[in-house]
Amino acid sequence: MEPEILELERFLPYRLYRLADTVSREFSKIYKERHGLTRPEWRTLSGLGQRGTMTATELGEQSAMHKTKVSRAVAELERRRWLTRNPDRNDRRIEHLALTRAGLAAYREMVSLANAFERELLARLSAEERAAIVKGVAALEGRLGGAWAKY
Amino acid sequence: MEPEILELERFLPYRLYRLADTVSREFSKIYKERHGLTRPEWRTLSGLGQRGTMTATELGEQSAMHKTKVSRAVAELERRRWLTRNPDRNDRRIEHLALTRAGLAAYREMVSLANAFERELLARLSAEERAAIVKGVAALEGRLGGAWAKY
DNA sequence: CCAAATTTGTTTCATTTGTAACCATTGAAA
DNA sequence: TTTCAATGGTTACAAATGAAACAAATTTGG
Repeated sequence: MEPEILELERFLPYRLYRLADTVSREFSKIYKERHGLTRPEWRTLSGLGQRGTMTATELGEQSAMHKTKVSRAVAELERRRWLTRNPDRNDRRIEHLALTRAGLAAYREMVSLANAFERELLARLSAEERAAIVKGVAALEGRLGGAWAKY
Repeated sequence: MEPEILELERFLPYRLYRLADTVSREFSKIYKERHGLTRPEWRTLSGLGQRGTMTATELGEQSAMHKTKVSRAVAELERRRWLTRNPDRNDRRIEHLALTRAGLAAYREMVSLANAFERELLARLSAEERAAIVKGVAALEGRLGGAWAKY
């Protein structure tokens, strides 16, 4: 028999969203205050720093961003001279994106801030709680995979 | 010693955000297709259905929404005649919001769809995985609480 | 009692977002 | 080949968002 009401505070989609939103806003203060980056710009910086070189489509796949977000973030980082576009030899639709020296410097700085942020976040939890969140998130990711190339 | 790179796919803030975003988008299809609701409108409907009556400020606290979102969602639900505003006897700044019969009907329908959605989401996980996600989310919520009345 | 500060909620404006249309190029089919 | 569909990426437009200014009512502190 169906319950008549729904407790928003116990509804997993809501709880997940609120949690992610809070954590993400907290973290965004760091790259916003330090470098004036938006979230798509941070993800672009992060993706290229990690992988070295990617096309816009690959960036979108890696960081779960809509292609218009990628396009705009890339344009802005290029304007800052934090990345360069290199043509593909065989396919002129494609550009290989890579960080410049300045982009890489910003990336390295952000990496240590990001790691510190995550460490401090997890430090608030007990060992079992840390294990639980990681296991639970991984499990859901596994069952949703594929859903997030779409958008 | 600090790692030089950061793997976005393992970075908890990113993973949480992507997961929540995917789940939320999936769920939003339901209220969007069924009733043409936005997320703030859904949360408003849900909050009032659950609690019966609330002021705009209380709604914002319960559902973690910015006051401008609340204001707009309430205006739209009022336009649909899904809720009514009732003046407060002692404080004329306040209005007590409540669902109309039509609003309540929509709410009841949404409750069963929401419950089904959550059930199906959790059904993809093993019992331990379900326990893990719930425990992990609750733990983080507990350590972040208070952070989300702000915005 | 009165002025200043606070609270509640709305509105304005600039920014961010996403859908859809678009251009250029490439690949596939005839 | 020549066409037609698919792909990579940008742009234009409309909708959603949030910060800040605002009006109205209430509370607080002389």
